[in-house]
Amino acid sequence: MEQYREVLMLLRTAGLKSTAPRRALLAALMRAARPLSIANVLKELGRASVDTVTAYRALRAFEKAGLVRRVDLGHRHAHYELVGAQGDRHHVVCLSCGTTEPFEGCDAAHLVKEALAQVRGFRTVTGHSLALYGLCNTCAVVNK
Amino acid sequence: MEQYREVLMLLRTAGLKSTAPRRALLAALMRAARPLSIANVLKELGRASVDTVTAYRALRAFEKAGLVRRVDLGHRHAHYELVGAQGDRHHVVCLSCGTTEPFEGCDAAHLVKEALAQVRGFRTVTGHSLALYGLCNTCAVVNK
DNA sequence: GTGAATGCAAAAACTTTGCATACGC
DNA sequence: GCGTATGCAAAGTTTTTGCATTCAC
Repeated sequence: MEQYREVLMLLRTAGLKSTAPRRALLAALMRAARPLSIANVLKELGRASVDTVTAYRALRAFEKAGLVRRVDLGHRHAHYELVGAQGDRHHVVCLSCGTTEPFEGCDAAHLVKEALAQVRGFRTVTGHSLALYGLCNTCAVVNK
Repeated sequence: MEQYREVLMLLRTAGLKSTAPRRALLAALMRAARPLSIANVLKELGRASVDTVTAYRALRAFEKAGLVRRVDLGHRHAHYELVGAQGDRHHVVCLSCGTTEPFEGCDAAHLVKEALAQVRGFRTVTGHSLALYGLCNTCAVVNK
């Protein structure tokens, strides 16, 4: 149990209770290092089975605490990924097979400035989401 | 019926059959000039009632034909907006009341270039989605 | 001990599928 | 007339809610 301390630390720092399901969920996200759907998180747990409802509630709590980030990949369900040391992280999504790959640097500050100059009803922007869609190299070949 | 000709033209150009439900759906999106959820589209129809299933199928067909665009506003259901003459259009979304306001110009070309330089598994990017989240001026006041 | 987290059951919300009928081209 | 679009019913997914029990602090 090497991850144990790391995961526990994360929860402590975020001011969240450390429970077995939460530790398992966080550990799974940590191992994955890419956005996982709730269903996938549960699948990645292995022996430590966690109720679906608990996963929904825990991930929402994590999100509110800033531990994880909800990313929208254009599928019709949420994906979550750990918020790491890295800055803004976004994804390229394959429209054919769903594969994703992360990239960084979207110049959010500039984007927000630009947007706020155009809209009248907003002055506060606290977050953003971005995804690029295309074909991964494998699917690009298959689809000729 | 002034919109009739305009809507019909859109459908013709897209190579889609012109039917009453489709014309009504398109007209609603046109009047709204902002992203609508399926439920909202149906509500906006007025007397011309359309079955939910038909709306789903029609909007998907419109999307494939490039007439409308699916936008992700972080709610847990899809929103659609008409693809107009304008270029890339994105939205600022209020996290409190859900109000949205559009803005343009996200320098997609630059973004894509940046991303492709970082990922190994992709060479083709065909689209993207972007949303900014914050508090609209009204909610910013209420939330003190 | 106390309040929050969990799990189960059930429901709500959103979306898709199958099939017979109606309608645009 | 042919083939697609529609509407209804039904089912499939994803997410939320209620409540009694368990557990972290």
